[in-house]
Amino acid sequence: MLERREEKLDNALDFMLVKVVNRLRCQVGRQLKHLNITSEQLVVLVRLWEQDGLSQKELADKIYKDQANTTRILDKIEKKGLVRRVDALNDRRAYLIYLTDEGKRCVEQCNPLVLNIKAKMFNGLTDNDSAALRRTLDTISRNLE
Amino acid sequence: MLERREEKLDNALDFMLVKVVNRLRCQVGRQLKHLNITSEQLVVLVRLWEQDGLSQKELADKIYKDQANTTRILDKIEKKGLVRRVDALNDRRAYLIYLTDEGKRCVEQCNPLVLNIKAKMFNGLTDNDSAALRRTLDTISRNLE
DNA sequence: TGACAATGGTTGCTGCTACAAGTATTGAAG
DNA sequence: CTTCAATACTTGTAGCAGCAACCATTGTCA
Repeated sequence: MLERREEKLDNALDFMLVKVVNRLRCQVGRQLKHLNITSEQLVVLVRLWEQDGLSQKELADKIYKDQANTTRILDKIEKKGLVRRVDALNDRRAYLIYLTDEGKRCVEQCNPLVLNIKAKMFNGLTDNDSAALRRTLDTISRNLE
Repeated sequence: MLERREEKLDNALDFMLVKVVNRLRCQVGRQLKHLNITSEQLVVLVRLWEQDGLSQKELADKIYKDQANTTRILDKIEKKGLVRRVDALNDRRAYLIYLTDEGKRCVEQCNPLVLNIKAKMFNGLTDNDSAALRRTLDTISRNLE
């Protein structure tokens, strides 16, 4: 069974979702560029800012990336001095990841920019709209788990 | 001004959006893998299925990708024989892109798989929810334009 | 007509993604 | 204690993303 041709890609909810996220990534990326950091790297920093000393595995789970990608992002932000890998005491396979002072400073510098974009992004939406969006995204997220 | 730490990344609407789209891409990718095509390539095909004979520039605009990426995706699906580049008559710089018969067949094969995922994805949502989501995404999309 | 900006397309670079295969360490089971 | 599966991390490959630089062609304007 085919979709009717008249139901254009533009009106497909899934395509709209992808479009919105692309635009968001793009805007955030541009804002962060002159701070020499990417949105994905910032996600890692913010997670660590919420909670330090996670293993790479735990961190990967919390940012919904696989370990391989987490490794590579950590390589980059470690090289920039934003993050420190510390050997885990009771498991010689694992590292614990800590934000450096510079990493904390970076999060604090990025935060207003990100808040700016969020404000712009949700401009014109009521609290009801946000709540509905949250519920719907939660449902979809679980459906795709 | 910082966000309060208690407002976790997980509850941020923007992060939820990104998470949902990642999962969607992942699921679609897995479904399409054995058809030897990616979700991004399929987007191009579906657009052309809706309307043939676009230039690369027009096509790029319609799928919200830049020309560079469109070029490269076209390279791949042209090599697979799903698409044809035809010299534009009145502009020797431009190509017009056409679906081949195999390209059409590919879209028709992919369609049920995609519909399946969509059904799963939106399972449990009412028509009202979908309408609200559509309106909200539209607003956000325009806000980020 | 001749100069030059704008346009359509391509290529190079860096970063992120999934997936699969690899290493070292841990832990459990015989 | 030895074997072997599971775990934590790394590396390789291929695809897609934005951005900037490039070429050829077109269109404009003096």
